Amino acid sequence: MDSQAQLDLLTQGVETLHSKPELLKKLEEKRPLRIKFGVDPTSPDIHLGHTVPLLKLRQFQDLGHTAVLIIGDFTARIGDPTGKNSTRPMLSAEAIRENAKTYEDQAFHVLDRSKTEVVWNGTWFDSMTLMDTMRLLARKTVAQTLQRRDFKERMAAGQDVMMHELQYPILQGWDSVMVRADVELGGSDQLFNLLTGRDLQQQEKQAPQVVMTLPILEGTDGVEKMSKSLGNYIGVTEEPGLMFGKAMSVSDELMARWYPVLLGRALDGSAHPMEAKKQLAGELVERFHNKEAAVAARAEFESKFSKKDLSQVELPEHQVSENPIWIVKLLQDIQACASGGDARRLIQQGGVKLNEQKITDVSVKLNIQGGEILQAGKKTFVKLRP
RNA sequence: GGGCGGAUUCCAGAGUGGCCAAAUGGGGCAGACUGUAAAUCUGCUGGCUUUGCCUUCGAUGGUUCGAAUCCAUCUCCGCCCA
Repeated sequence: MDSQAQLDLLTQGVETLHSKPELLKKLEEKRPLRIKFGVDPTSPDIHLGHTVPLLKLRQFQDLGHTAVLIIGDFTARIGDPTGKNSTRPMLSAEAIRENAKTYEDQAFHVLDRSKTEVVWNGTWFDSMTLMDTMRLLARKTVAQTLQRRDFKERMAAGQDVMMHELQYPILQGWDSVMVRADVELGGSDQLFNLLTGRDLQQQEKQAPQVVMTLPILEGTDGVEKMSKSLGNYIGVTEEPGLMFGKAMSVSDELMARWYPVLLGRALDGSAHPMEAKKQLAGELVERFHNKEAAVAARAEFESKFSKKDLSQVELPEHQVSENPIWIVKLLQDIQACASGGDARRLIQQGGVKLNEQKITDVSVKLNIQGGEILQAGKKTFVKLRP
């Protein structure tokens, strides 16, 4: 593919790019470029939001370029202040190692392993002396660092900004020097850190990296950014059925905004919203699992929720702990309800059905023959065994 | 170092001696409806052997017939001044 065509493809869905001419020039060198992407292994599971830059990285790989995945084992111990209104806790070395491993496994759902270099930044940071550190810190002024919006906002709000957090952008920038990055990708909240990398590279007489930021993905609630702690995420290792269902639960508006970011194309306005959403959900399942799983997840979703026909669906089985069993206990046993009160509530609100028959009596004891289907709420279905 | 303010149920945030398992909003769950686990409307949202009982309002101890509310000590947090 010629350079111009590559450029067009690579700049799709990108939020900011510094700069387009520089990227074109690098592409014209006709060599595999080194595309850096850094992650802090602070949270073990990756979700769709993380995959947005990973997908771009994959695009680069498919064009023959090399992904340089930086595992920020050192920087994770500091905690990137980005997007946080408070100081992050520092993590222990073991926790980081575990998280990093999980992260790698999950990232290769998207990345091409054969074209990926994985580098841990402890490799160069762990051995630095205080003197080395001071020299590094001497490269940026306080005023430059304080320009960053997070810092400014936090200080304006009278919140703490710890000294070590201030150094974070330099460390991330130094990674770029160490791996001789041609391009660095990141979420749009990473812009400052990425630009710091350019500065440092120039000081080191390297060609400055091209900086590319990608939009931050909104979570399933359509309000906050996708994050595990907010519970509005879709994890890349989630079961096909769950993944499909979560995608189906987003609002029509959010779906339209997700389309270009996740699928690389605009939503076709003439399509039926539900159909379009099933399409989206199916493609996501296919991406992180496979085609068959996507087809199955869709079929299952349709019979469960559209046709309400459970005969074709494979349901988890549950062996009752006693027989006959009190309905309230059973609901807790299958983890549909957190407590007895919760179970009573669900029953009273008409959310519990046995073989399509609504259960209204809170005190009923069920005699299980085997094969009965218990439905608790909209989403939980279980086949019972005596 | 000095001065002041705060800690309430998942979150935010009312409540300043009994009417408090604790307002309101958010979130979550459920029902109706539907085009879907969208949207909209309604209800529920500490635990239990549930017409009643038990445990909760930073921690501990105290005052009182009775405390989330008053007192003492402690822990943590925020703001202002240096």
